[in-house]
Order: sequence, then structure tokens, then C-alpha cells
Amino acid sequence: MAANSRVTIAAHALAWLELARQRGREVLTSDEVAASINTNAVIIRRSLGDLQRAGLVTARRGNGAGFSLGRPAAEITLLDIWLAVSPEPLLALHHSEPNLECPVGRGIRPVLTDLYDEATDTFRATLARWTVADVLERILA
Amino acid sequence: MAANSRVTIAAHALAWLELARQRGREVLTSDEVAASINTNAVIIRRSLGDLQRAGLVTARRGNGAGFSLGRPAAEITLLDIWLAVSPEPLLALHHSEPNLECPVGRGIRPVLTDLYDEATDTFRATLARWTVADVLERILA
DNA sequence: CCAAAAGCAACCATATTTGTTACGTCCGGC
DNA sequence: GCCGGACGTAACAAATATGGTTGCTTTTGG
Repeated sequence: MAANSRVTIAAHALAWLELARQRGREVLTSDEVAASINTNAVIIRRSLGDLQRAGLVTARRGNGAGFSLGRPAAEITLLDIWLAVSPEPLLALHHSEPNLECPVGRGIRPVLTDLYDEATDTFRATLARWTVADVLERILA
Repeated sequence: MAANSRVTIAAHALAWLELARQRGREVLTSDEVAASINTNAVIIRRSLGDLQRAGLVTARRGNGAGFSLGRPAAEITLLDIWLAVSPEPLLALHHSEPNLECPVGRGIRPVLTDLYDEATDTFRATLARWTVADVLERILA
């Protein structure tokens, strides 16, 4: 259980929702999504809950309820997913404050922050170039 | 203690080694490096041990020993550091195998692998544009 | 009203990271 | 050749995150 797989879970769920939609099933339950991903339904509800808060899916409760895409699959990028489910930085700064008596300890944090932000931005830009529709298309190809 | 700060620790240590070198101290002990980073000397020896295995620093043992840069600071990039300190994937695939009965479960892994690799490559490319000398220069500016 | 399904809280097991202690190993200097 | 300083490393603890599981509450269509 090292690196987190939340983007994977969420992308899988969205691709599956879209495929089901194309097949005429507008709504899937968390159990049905969980069956494809081979995990627990609670995990799916947690993940899709994040996506719902970001507007990427809609959830209906009550009898006959379930999840649907919140907007067309071609308008949901992997960046949208990443932002919805994984708010952690890719690289962390010091855990405890460095020694401010030392010139390096005093000045390094803003420099690394800038640098990490720059790298993270390029990472995000790549994710932004892919949509759920693209992913599903490549899966079915 | 969530996200790991190993790149930060290693970059800090290298910048500090370079500054010491410019000031005439070719060798620093793990205790001296730890003092700037405000952590334990064992953490430094572990981190610099990784860097040594990658050739980024040299370690001398015995009396009066310590660590020095393995090559000029202008020739050590942040990517070198990232690769040296055991880079985990930025995004993980499924934790347990998805349901292969489902078209999405069957096909999604290579697609996401490709996509994650592409994003990771751009992340790495940004790290590769920065050297320890650049970082130190910006710290002192 | 009822039943189905999301929402949610409380756990548990596992893994990782950082930190700490302790000890082995190496090696320059006396 | 010994000695002491410093790296190398193993073992362990505390804190945190993740994934998983169970059980209960809430919502809502029929």
C-alpha cells in the first residue's frame, strides 16, 4: 500500500460509467462499479464522493439510485480527476524547519517550492491533455 | 509524515556541501550536515548513502572522514537526485488486479501506465533543468 | 411504508517515513 | 599496532496514510 491509487480508481470508475452509458445504462450503483475495479463498494463511494464534490459525477440516493457522469466524458480530463482526489504535493519540503542559522537552511525553502511547483505544473499539463473519453477509446482500441 | 521529503533532504545536503566547499571545507561530517537540515545524522547518512551509490557524493570513512560532492555542483541535476533517492511512481495503478471480465478492467492498465509515464517524463524533464549550483545560487541571491 | 442505495463513522491491518539507539566497520594519526 | 572518530547499518518506535470492512443513518422512488 505504498503510493496511492486514487487517480487510477477514479479514472477506472469514470471510464466504466461512460462505457455503461454508451450501452444504455445511465446509472450504476457503487456495487456495480466496485465489481469492475475489484474492490469494496465503500471505496467507490468515497472516491466518487470526491468526484461529486468536484462536479465530475452526480449521485442519486434512494431506491434505484446510483452514479452518473456529471458532464460528457470528453470534457473530463485526468487533471480534473487528479485535482478532485489527490491534493497532496508530489514532493514534500522539510518535515521540520531547517536550521535558520545556516544560509542554506534559511533560504532553501522558497527556492525548492518554486522548483517543485514548476515541475508539478508540467505534470498537470500532461494530465490535462487526456480525457476520460480518450482513455476509454484507447482501452477499447 | 505523509509525503516523502527525501529529495528535499538530499538537495539541501548537496547545496550545503557545495557552499562549504566554496568556503574551503571540502569535507563535512553527517553531524554537520544534519545540523543545517535540523535532523538526525543517521537520516543524513542514509540519504547521502543513496547519493553515493549514484556517484553524486563520495564518502570517506575513518578518522577525520565525511562527505564531499562527487562531481561539480553544476553537473548534478535535481533529476539525478530524484533518481538516486529511490523514486516511487508518482501515481500508482490498482492495488489489486481489476476484474478482467469487464472490458475496462481488462484494458485499462496499459493505458494508464502509458499516460502516467508520459506525465512523469515531463516532471522529470523539469527537474533535469535545475542543478545544485542553480539552487544554491538562488538561495544566496 | 418499504426497500434499495448512498453517506458516513469507526475500526483494523499494513506499509511508509522519520527519528533514535546501538553496534559494527573502516582508517588516518599517533 | 592501537585508538578514536566517523561512516554503515540493523533494529525498533511513533506517527500517518491507505485500503479494506462492518454497521448504522439518511434519502427517496415506488
